[in-house]
Amino acid sequence: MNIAEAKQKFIEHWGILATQWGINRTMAQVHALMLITEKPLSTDDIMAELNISRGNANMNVRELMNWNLVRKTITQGDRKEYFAAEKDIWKVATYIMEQRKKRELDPMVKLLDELSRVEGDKRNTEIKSFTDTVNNIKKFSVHADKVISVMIKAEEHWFLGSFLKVFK
Amino acid sequence: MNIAEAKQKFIEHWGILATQWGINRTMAQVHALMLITEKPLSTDDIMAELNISRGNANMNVRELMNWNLVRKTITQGDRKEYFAAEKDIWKVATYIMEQRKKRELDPMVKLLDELSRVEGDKRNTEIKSFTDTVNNIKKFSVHADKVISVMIKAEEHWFLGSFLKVFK
DNA sequence: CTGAATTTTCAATAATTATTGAAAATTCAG
DNA sequence: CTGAATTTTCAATAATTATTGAAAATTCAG
Repeated sequence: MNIAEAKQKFIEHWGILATQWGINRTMAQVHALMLITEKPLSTDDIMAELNISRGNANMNVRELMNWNLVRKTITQGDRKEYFAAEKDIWKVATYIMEQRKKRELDPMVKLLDELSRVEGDKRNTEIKSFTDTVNNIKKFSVHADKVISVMIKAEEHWFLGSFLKVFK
Repeated sequence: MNIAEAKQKFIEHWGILATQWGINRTMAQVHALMLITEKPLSTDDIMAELNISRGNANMNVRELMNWNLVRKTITQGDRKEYFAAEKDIWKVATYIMEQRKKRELDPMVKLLDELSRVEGDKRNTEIKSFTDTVNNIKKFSVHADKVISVMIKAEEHWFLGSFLKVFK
């Protein structure tokens, strides 16, 4: 396997893996391409490399910027915008956790809060059982939220070093 | 909001959240229904509650069993099969981590292993840069894999207790 | 300012994924 | 065994999600 094939394979499989994580395949491929490309890329570069349309390239680059995974770079003497991915994999992981926490965990806690305020007699078995379940999931979620917040703050130290020792 | 509305809402929103995690919406709804239902349910019960076809109900129940989230229960004097969800939310989280690790993290490490064996002169900047990136991601993944393994073993203790103290 | 270069939007369409429901397979009471 | 009850499969179809590409909007050199 030569370098061109390897890059191709990385991009392709990264996209496949991403779909299992609920991430758009093309967005993951754009990200993969940028991770293994030294110099910043223009929309035209991305279109050419991945064989996708301008609209698609533009949309996914902007979405990657929303996730903080990609930044615009400035180039004087060129009207075109160029983009580069964050290369530090620990930061990448942190940014992804940050966004998913905000987009998924936060709304979940909000939902569970609402549901635990269900009306009715708390001595009723059905209601008791339901609120117990909801409260358990809520407790879990709030805890997970805290753990992730701490991980985000601690950045790359979050699982190097002391983490594993606790469990050994 | 009364109990029926609350249950309805829980099932509906759980399904929506699940799609963001790359999980089939109906599978998540079947799971949600079973989490808030005391007694085991038959395929017919699920069909009626969620307004889905027999094939769909059957497929998703079996998939939930593959994830260890749901078990068959035995009922004498009844030909029908009944199913019940694991109610302990810590176990649920552990089972999900276990499956996702196996289905997603393991293939990823395998891919990265292959890619790091790319042919060519290691003094070539392009090759060097590519293998560096791949190796960084691999190192991260292997580490994540270990952390998750330890968490799975430690079960509910994994984030109660000593975890947070490390970072405080 | 002007207008060419570039980016963004979004309706139409394509691709993918989920669902149905009937036929086939399996199970098990009698 | 038999055959009714039940479960499973899977081709056809529906629903959802992603992509295209041209038109509109924006940017900026001159």
